[in-house]
Amino acid sequence: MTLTKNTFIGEYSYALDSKGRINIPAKFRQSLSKSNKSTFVITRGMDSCIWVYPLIQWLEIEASLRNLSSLSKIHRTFVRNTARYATPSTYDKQGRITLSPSLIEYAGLDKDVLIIGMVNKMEIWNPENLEKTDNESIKIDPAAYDDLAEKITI
Amino acid sequence: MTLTKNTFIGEYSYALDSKGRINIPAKFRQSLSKSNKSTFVITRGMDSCIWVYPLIQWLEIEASLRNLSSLSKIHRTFVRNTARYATPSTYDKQGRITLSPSLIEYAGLDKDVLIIGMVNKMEIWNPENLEKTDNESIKIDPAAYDDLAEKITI
DNA sequence: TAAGATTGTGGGTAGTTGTGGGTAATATCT
DNA sequence: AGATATTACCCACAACTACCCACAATCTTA
Repeated sequence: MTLTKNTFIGEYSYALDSKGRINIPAKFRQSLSKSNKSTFVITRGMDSCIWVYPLIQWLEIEASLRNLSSLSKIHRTFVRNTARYATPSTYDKQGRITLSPSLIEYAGLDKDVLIIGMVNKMEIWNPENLEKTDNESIKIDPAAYDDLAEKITI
Repeated sequence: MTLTKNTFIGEYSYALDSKGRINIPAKFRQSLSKSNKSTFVITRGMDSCIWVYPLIQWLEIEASLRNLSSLSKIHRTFVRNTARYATPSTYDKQGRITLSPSLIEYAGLDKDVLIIGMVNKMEIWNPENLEKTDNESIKIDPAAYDDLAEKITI
């Protein structure tokens, strides 16, 4: 059962093969609408992970970037860092995308890999790095977290 | 007799079978509106139990998550922790959902299992864990209870 | 109270999914 | 241009999952 189109939730563990290919969870593929043309845009995430956007989601990001003026240094830097590492990638008949060696290195990926649904995108992690990041995030200001939790009824 | 749509109250005890399937109480199923498409979203609860949301309830959560920007570290962490453990699950012809091994382990489920109506969602418990949690909650600060009393009439 | 319907639990099977590797087409370099 | 490396596409198979049927226990209704 898939919920909203182009929406990803859940955690899946897969193996990166010798060719740098990684499976996209079947449930995620099923949730994709036709207009994505079996294509994702892959880029560096803000933690040590890889972000994978379905094409139409990425197009929205591109549109937002277009609106940022290069007169501002922060904007320039942000646009550069976002656009720089992004690559489109179409998945094969078995539902796998190929990751570039540079991305694999950036995320420190080994054989075992965790894919996490982040609603509008997915994240690819080395499980060890994720655990480290988890532990650090405990130190996040609890007040700010509670503040957020109040806005969202769970 | 079911009262309000998509609302769950009461306690039921069931058996988890060898395939990790668990029955949804018939009364709960009857209370579901058509728009749920026989689907629940299952995730980790905040105590050592499993939370089961009817689809339309989860969609509201998902919509809130979609509005959080990944530029903020707190937001990223919150979305990740919320979305990560959630999986959609459609119940079969007999009214059962399948729980992932990871969730079963998280909630420490054995064969005998307790399902509790929590109004907008249900909880799945190992009866022993529930009893432990019950005993701890007696120690809750009475002042906090008074605080709550202002918000709700019972 | 007896017949019928509903509900909870078990198990079999066909189709799907994840993973490995092979081959042909394309690109790169000398 | 020819040799070599890289990429894209295809096939194969084991493991798993969703779907189906069966049946006993419980509840409902006349």
